[in-house]
Amino acid sequence: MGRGKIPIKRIDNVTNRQVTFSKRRNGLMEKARELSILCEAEVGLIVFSSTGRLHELASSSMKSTIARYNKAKEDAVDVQNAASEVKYWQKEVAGLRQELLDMQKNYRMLIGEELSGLRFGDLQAVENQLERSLHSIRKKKEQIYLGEIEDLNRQGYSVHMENIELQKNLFLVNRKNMELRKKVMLKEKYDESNYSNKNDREDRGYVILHTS
Amino acid sequence: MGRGKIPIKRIDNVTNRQVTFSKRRNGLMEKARELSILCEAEVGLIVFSSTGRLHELASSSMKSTIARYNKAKEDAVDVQNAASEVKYWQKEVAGLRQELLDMQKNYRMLIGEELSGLRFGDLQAVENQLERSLHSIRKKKEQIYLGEIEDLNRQGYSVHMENIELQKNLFLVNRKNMELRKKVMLKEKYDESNYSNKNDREDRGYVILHTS
DNA sequence: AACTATTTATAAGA
DNA sequence: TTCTTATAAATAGTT
Repeated sequence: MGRGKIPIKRIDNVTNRQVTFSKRRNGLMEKARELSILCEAEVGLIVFSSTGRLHELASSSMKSTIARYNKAKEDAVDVQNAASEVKYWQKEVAGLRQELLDMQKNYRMLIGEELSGLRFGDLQAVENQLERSLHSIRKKKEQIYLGEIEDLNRQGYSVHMENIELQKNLFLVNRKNMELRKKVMLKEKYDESNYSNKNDREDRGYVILHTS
Repeated sequence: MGRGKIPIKRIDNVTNRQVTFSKRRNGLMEKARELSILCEAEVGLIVFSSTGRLHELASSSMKSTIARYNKAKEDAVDVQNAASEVKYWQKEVAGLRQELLDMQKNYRMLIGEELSGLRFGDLQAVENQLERSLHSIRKKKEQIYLGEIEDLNRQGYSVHMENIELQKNLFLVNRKNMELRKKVMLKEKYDESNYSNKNDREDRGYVILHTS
């Protein structure tokens, strides 16, 4: 129910998962509350989020509901004695150990260890998985790279603008320079024609501009 | 939701109440199951009907969920408190659960899920791992990206050098400018003292340089 | 946090 | 009961 249907499997996107958790947890608790009221049921609901936060709802009190639950279970199967409890936890440990071993085996396969004993098809599957993995990692990395390039472009632009400004100044100063030289020449001419004064004639060189 | 809306209060009609209980209990349990799967939550749900029948749902096991609940509540005073052996195994289970979660996280990272939150260095490490595993020729695109960044850096450098060259020229032209102005002034002084010639006096402004 | 287009749950009827 | 169906409610994707 929503804009689209989603399959009932772990939501990969973390943000999405958290938002959905929040929404559905509220919905679930509301439903539990309604059930207890509408039908006079005793309801106890415990939810641990994937981040480990506890949320609970109890129509009466969680403690008494759990007590009633334990009693009901006790009546059903006499399982609560110490020995069987230890057995229970031992079984739990054994199960988890097995799960962990399987997981480790998968992991090693994926990082290229323990490939012996695999058939061609299995190897192909592992290879495909690795390729998919690389794809998503590259995409992520590409995003970071693109950001970096954008930064450099921005920097380059500001140096370019400074450059243009300098060229402008250079042009202005150069023009001033020309005007002054003209003035100097005119005066020299005037001086020459009137007094044949031959002083200060050397310093008329001008700078050749490098503007690329 | 239904043919009509009903107020959230005890349903008086017994038959009706039982039917509704049955329907809504199923719905609630389904929702609880979905939440646990979609959001990787640990869910425990206990429901006693008004006739005293027990219904339960637990994503892992009710016992461990209640244990976790008690621990979270720090209500460690319980039946669970009995033997230290039980405690030992519980600790073992908690440790293994954590190990399994870490392993799963690593695994997901390696298969390209849950990359958000990783820094560049982490991604590089994962990618290197994948590359070693796969021996693939993936470097091409990366090199193109790196080349692009290097190009930009090089371009930035050459523009920078050009900038320096322009500043140098500017300095030279400016110096020439000063010298010429000095010369003009000297001549004017000379002219003044000899002829009181007041012409061409206006154009003595100079350019203020912007060199940032 | 709101908004809505859809999907889902369910109240009443068969 | 269980199935059907009209309607209410929940919620996925979007802003």
